[in-house]
Amino acid sequence: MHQHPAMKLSKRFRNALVEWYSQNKRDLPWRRTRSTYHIWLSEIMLQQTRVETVIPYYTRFLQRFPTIEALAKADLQEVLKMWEGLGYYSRVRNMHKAAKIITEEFSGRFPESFREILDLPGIGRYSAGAISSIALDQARPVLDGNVTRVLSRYFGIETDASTTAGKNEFWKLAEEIVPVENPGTYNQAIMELGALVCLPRNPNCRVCPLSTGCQAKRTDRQHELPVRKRRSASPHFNIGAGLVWKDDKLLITRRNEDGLLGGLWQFPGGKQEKGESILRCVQREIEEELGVKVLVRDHFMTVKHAYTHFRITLQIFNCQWSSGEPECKACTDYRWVDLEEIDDFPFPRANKRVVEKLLAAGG
DNA sequence: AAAGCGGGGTC
DNA sequence: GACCCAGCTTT
Repeated sequence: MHQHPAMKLSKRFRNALVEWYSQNKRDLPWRRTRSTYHIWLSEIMLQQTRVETVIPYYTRFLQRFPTIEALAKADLQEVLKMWEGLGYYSRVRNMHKAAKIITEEFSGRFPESFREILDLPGIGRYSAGAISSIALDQARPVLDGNVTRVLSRYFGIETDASTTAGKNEFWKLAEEIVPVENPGTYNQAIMELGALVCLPRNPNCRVCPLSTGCQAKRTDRQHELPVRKRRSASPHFNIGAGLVWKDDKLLITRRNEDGLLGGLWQFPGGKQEKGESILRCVQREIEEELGVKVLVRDHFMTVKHAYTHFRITLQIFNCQWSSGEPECKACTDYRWVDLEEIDDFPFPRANKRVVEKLLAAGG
């Protein structure tokens, strides 16, 4: 039987990878299951997130929501609490939506058709490919940061991987290489190599099973690949926020469900304007957000925090409620809470630091 | 096609 | 600081 040269090439590529993988793969919780639910969860958590970060979240999440139905029935608030600190919260909002869809439209069984998987909210081309191949043994490719790096180096591809055209080129290549037999093992193998050996900064080519055929290694261009357009510098904002006290109760507000940190809780506040003092900023923002007048007292703490596209310095002040019943003008909900119950609410990382200090001081 | 969306590790 | 990470959705 005649074989196309490219096929032979990719066969050697795959065999070397899979052989290396069988000897070097990490023992990860989601590698001990074929459950579509468990693998789905792991793939969503692993989006733009490191394995070591994910593991404790993964375990806790499954303890609390052992089935898709349990997830579907839970309150979004509690689901967000299990995701607190993991970031990219639309991931779990979408999972929650998808769990409801699966419960209602698929009788609680995770769909097995690629199209139906891809149509679930929060599942794109990568995740659909990963779930289909790993859990369902379907020959679908995956393309993530690891795969892009390995392919660009091995085949010496200089196309900008951050553009749509570049991504399409890599997807096409990934599609051509993914095998019919054990596609899930192959997909995990190439990602594992990217995570453990073919590293962004210091690739460990000495132990790489692909080094003999690697184009980048041959031309000593490992550090130049993959090519990506660099991001512009992120701006900085000063944020003022208040611990608004009324007796022993503290005022917290809930962010809109769409957008940044959607559905999470926070201490009311906002961006400092040009020429405005930080004290005035806190007072103004609280009035604008809730229609509440406060007396701004002493500085409580400062938190510096970096997001993907900007950085903030968050200054927190103790405030005394002065007048006005809160009404949400720039938020979805509000609560007066005491310190015993505050930790039941999901907070973004920067605000969580404030909660931690409050509880440390109170306890 | 580009921008928005977290948080943590690394150099 | 900038870059990267088992990406998806919206505009």
